[in-house]
Amino acid sequence: MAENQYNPKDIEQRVQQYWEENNSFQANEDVEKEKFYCLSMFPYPSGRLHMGHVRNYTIGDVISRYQRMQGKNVLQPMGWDAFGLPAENAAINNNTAPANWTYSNIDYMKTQLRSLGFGYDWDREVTTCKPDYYRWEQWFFTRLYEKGLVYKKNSTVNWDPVDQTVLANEQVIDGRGWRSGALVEQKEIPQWFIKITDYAEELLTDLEQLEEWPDQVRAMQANWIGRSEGVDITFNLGKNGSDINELTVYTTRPDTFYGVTYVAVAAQHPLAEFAAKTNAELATFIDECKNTKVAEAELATMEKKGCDTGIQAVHPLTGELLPVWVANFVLMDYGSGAVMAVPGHDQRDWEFATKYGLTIKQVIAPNADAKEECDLTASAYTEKGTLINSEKFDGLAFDDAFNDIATALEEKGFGKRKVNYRLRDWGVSRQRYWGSPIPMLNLENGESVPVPESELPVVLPEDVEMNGVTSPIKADPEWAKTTYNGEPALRETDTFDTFMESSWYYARYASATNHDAMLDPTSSNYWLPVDQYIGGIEHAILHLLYSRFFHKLLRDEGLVNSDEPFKRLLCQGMVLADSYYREDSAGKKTWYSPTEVSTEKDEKGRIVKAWLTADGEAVIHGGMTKMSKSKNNGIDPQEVIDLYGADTVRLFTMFAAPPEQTLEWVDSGVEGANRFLRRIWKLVTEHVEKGVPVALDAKALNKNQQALRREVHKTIEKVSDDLGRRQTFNTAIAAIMELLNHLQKAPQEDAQDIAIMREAAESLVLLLNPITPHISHELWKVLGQTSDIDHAPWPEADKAALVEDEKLIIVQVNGKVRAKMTVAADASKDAIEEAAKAQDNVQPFIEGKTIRKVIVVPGKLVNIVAN
RNA sequence: GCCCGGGUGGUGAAAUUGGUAGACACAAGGGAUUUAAAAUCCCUCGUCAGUAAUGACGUGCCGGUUCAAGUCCGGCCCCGGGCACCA
Repeated sequence: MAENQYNPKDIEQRVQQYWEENNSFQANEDVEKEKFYCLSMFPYPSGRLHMGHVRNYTIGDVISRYQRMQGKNVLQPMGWDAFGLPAENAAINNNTAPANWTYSNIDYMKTQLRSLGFGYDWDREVTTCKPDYYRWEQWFFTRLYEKGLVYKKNSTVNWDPVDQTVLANEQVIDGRGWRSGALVEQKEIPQWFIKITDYAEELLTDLEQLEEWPDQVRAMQANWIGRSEGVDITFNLGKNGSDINELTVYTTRPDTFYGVTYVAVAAQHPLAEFAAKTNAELATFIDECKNTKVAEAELATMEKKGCDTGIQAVHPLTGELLPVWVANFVLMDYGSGAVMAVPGHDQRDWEFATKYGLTIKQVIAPNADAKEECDLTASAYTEKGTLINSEKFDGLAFDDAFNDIATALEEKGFGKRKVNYRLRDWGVSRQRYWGSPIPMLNLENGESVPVPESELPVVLPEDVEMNGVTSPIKADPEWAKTTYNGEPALRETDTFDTFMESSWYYARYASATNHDAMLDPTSSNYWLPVDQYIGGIEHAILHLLYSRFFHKLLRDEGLVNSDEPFKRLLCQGMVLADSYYREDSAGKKTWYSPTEVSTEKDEKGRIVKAWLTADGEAVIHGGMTKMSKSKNNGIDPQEVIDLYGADTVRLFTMFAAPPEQTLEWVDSGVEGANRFLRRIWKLVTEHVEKGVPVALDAKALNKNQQALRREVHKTIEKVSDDLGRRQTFNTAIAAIMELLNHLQKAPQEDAQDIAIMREAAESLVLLLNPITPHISHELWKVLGQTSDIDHAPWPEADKAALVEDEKLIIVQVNGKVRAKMTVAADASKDAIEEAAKAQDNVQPFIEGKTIRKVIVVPGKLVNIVAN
């Protein structure tokens, strides 16, 4: 039955068929068995799989198969994050409906996933754009509303004044709408929010529980939540004619309070708008402030500008009058929309004050003795230090100054200590079509109420025409019309942020076929939490934070019984590829796929010349960037699969780089992975031709045979550790390759040689099974095994075979390697030291010198320090 | 700008807890086999010097700690990810 040639196409088709016929990956609750829930982030059905998907899902499949061989009851599901902006764009471009486009993409991508041999339980497939999924999300949102966790408030969006539509940040290019080219404006519209800030403290402290998450991700989340301790301070305003007579600001540096020389408010602040009525210059400035995109990076990097309102605020402790400015870097959506400014001790305030000639006052000195002035003409002094020029608080250090000033403010009724979070509530309203309708009704009296449970789900019509500007459910006046308690009412036409769907899908898999409830607690409690979650590092903050939040919401609703959704997290690095573009006279970039581009490289491998293969004209190399639609630099895995087979693609993807690291996709190397599989095939099939071996007799082996067998068991030990604990799949594969190199050179003369080879071949096939399951499945049968390799027990290293009686020791003189020697494994420190000194190449380096010290690291190294 | 990563041969990388820098591959060069090619097998492969043994140098840059630093500390440069409406 063994063929001589490795024929992946044939094998892979056959093995995949076997899995399907046997429902090999169907997961059922079994309380007798330890469960393992392995989840990869589900894809957005963009059309075809890209390399990032292949990398992500191969990692997940390797871990799943490894855990199954550890005897666990493994659940590995798959689904589709199917709502989103690209479907609307594709629908417009291709003259179809977003639903059509999405469903046909899903069909195609599902075929691709199957052809890669991923072991999913397809019975649990989840598609977020289907009503049987989003209906539960709508239901849950109405539950949150009842609990007071949902509210409506005005919030800023990017507004395209020509198309009269809200734009996503992605749709704003250099401050202009991507279709109309109009200057984008900020606009305030009412939107729905979920109170994630109510859970800020828990989301922060529970990070400590997540011991199997990368520290990097925990740090990013902690910084994002941004807990700080400070004081809310109220400034009274002088008579200004408006009905606003005070401003509240938050500061984490009350110690600098005597250094406040002005107060700044956001451009959209009511006080600013009031002052602008009688101040043309200010009105113009406020207008200008509207022409920025709603993004933090934008705010932080733009030129800091401001304008005086002419209104003054009273310093609560000194009574001094301070000017109130409007500043473009103050956010209306965050905090109170006002900040106090201490230009002497805050760099941004310093720059602003310097620019506009505002007072800069020093109130902090580096230490108590030297009350020397810092040079505040060059920059602000931002360190914590000792107070000066602060009346009775002079001489205090940070902690005391913080406390005493906070207390003084509290006693006078101008301040309140407050724990603040950088985290803002989650705005879930989107003004786009292709998303789950928000299940709220707007009544004629202006009130909003949730859609009654009996009327859920609010179904999104799928058979629509896209005009490219307005959402079809907004364009159709009939769609929104309904009644509530017999009174006319209008449905909310905004849809949910797609992060809503991806925040709980992991839980739905456990109850995917249940049509009576969002989650069945019995199933949830068996499968959850997810034991291993795998996905891109780009999701390290938002998606993971929202999911953690949602899990706590589900817990508080009694639907799950754990605090955190994902026990262990692996963040795979990006897959990068070269990007190429041309720029037209208007500066518009057109991106070309790397597959359409030819390049010339210098001897260092740098691209020196690039041109479009089709027309021979030059293109600009945009560097290695994340594979993305927008840069058109995705590499289609399908071609590689067709050429070499799924096992080769899986092997190469796992071998090319460690999982957390960015992977620069270069086509070379795939051939090598295929060559390795052909060598394995040859080794096993040729070995089998030698017939059934005798039983292995470990005690009868000669030295070389023992050494070879030690390699086999060392490899088992290393691969197990690499796949299980370290998750460094690249080094696991390197170890297997190393073993193959040894085995190919091993003699096949006596019966024990062949017995060792049999043990080695079986081990190799088992070790490779998680990574290359098709060839392993086939070779397992070639080796005469009748069991199903997918459930075969993982090989265990024989401790006795690992014992070495000799060790290689490195000999250094003054930290430089001078010799290598072999000593008995049980040699004493003294014996090792003596042997080291006696080495031929060591003598010349210690001759005539005094030995100051000898460091012996047993089993490893000797360092002789001499001068 | 802020937060988080990364930088090691021609290339992808390895070095797990401070202990041999470059495992395992790719590419390249040389050779065997072949009518020829593919495939396969063998050899060389960080830089410089040397036939070699070996020596000096070498992990983005500058400095430090240590018997010993790719790994730890301080300062810098460059690249990537995220920044709340891309997913």
